Amino acid sequence: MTQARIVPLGKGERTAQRIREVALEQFSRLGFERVTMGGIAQEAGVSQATLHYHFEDKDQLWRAAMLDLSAVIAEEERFLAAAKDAAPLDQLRMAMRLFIDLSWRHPALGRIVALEGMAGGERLDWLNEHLMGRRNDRLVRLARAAIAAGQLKPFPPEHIVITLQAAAVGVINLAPLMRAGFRTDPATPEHRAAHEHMILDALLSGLIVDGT
Amino acid sequence: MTQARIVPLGKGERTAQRIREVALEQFSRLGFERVTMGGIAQEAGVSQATLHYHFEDKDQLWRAAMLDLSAVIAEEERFLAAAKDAAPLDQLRMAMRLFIDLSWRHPALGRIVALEGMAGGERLDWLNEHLMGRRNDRLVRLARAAIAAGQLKPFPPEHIVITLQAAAVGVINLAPLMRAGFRTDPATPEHRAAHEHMILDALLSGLIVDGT
DNA sequence: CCAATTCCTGACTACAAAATCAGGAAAGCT
DNA sequence: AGCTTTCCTGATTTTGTAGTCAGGAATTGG
Repeated sequence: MTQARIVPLGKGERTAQRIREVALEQFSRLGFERVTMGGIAQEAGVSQATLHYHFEDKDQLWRAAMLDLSAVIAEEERFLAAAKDAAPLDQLRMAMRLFIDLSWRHPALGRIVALEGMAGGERLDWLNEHLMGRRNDRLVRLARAAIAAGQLKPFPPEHIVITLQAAAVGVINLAPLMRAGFRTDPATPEHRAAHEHMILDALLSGLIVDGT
Repeated sequence: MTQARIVPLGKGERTAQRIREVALEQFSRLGFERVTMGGIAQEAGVSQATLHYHFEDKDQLWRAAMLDLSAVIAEEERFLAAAKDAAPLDQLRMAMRLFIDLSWRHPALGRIVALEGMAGGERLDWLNEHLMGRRNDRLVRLARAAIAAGQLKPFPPEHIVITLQAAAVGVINLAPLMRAGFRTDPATPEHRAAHEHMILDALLSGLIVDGT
């Protein structure tokens, strides 16, 4: 996922990466304690002891897996930085478009935020510091600026940011529920297109001051 | 919470109820395996063995705690049944208003749906069967009818229902995140009022066909 | 007030999962 | 190829948690 180096990764680094990928998927879907080292090992095709060779303990593995997401966040930040002279509302819309695309490609991000954001505690603090704090602050500033410019309705900017993102990842995070409860798969191309349209055009327009 | 009987509860039933309340809070915030029987016992002020006296095992305690929520759902259903001749869109709006109110009073419901809806598995199936399946189906039918009547924009009705609810409980479920990341408490009266307004008037209006 | 029943507990067992470690296989280097 | 380092594993220990049980306390009904 990260592919920071161009040089072909050594064998060890390749294994560690595979482990991180499996760990990220499981941790984000199930939460820290529902996941077992044995389960990750099996899924990654290595012994359980190998996990402890590459990562000191379960907690370090969790952190390492999360840090793989920071590359994704950084990529998003670069796009936004390039548009930082546009109107706040346009930037916000662009940010949401990027977030939706990102959430389909890396559903682990939204899941982790939901999981740890409900539980609170040390891991949430860690995520805030290392993964999403800066990003969320930036979005809140954008929303606040858009309100000041008279483009967004004057709701608390923190609520706008959280609610928009919660709405955006709803059907993505809850894909198992949709499959089990509605026998419908939200990840088909048509559904994804309708979803992006619904969030960016329909829902978002409800927050925009008329005539903007 | 349920208070099904009026007769003063016996001592045992009172303890069992307190245990269920603690269990519901913890299970919904942390998920099944992050919660320990010892932790529940401590919080409820009883010994761990007492939990096993009242409930066969951890799984049964989980189910019992969830069933306390079914009384809340039933109450919601009664209100909706009384309005079942109104226009579909009005019913949907009313359902969302009820849901928001319910979610502030019983935040465990939204959290549990988020938690188990992401993870999938047996507990999700159980919840679908015993708690929310019928309710979600009803909402989807409402959305479908509102679309057919030309009142709602033609997005997949399942997506509309899930997205609206995800948006509605966003700041409620993620209260720990909002406190840790933004140093703001979403549960103050002003915030709650702004929140209801944002969901019901702003966001929802974005889904409504203009001129309705 | 006494007996019967319900309720609760401390001490224990069983078990699953995390963590450790000595040793051997594979990869990389000269 | 031969040597060195990196990588991985099976077997084992340690730890935390679910679940059991015999016995005692509290409550209830007569």
